[in-house]
Amino acid sequence: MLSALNRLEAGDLPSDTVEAARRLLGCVVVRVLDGCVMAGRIVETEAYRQDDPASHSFRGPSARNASMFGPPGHAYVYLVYGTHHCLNVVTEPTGVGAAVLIRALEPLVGIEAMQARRGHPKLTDGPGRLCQALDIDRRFDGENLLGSETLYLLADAPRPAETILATPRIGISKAVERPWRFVLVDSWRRSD
DNA sequence: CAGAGGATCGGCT
DNA sequence: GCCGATCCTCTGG
Repeated sequence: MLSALNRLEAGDLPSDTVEAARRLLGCVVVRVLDGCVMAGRIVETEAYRQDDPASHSFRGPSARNASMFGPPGHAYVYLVYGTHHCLNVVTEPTGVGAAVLIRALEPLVGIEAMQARRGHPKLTDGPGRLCQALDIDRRFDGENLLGSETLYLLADAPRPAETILATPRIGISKAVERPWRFVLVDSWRRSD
């Protein structure tokens, strides 16, 4: 199932973060844990640019968000609400703080392993849930998703614009109106 | 150094 | 729908 797909390469990722958020839809997140493979297709993303009051990078670099200013294709992983981790793919050149939040996956491989980690029917539908399902936490902050053996991305064909729904982002209190959340309509199952 | 507030989730009313 | 959990980071004094 995954054998037809190649690794995502730096050239696949548009330099503009909003375009990158669209491009990542349909691509696959792979997690190798103790020789067990888990994978899911990206069906929901959000763009966070540096000139964006809702972005962690808006006020410049800090200890927490440093990896947002690192090379594109690396991971930015942070803890929210003291309980949940969120996975981002860093975009834009080194020195610019921007990233794409991965909000939901369609489970493809290793579903039983995900179920065992989650203990709840919803496996990868939500940024915190998918991180728990795939065992992703701050250890992966700064990880090179284009070269890692334990957490990496596979490219799939860019999705046509008519298959992508753009909506306001979820759970933010600033720049609420920007339609920078992107969902593959085929997998639109969250009602918001 | 204290305090507030999250890019969420799950259980309960 | 609402609310509590839970802890790290940033802010202001």
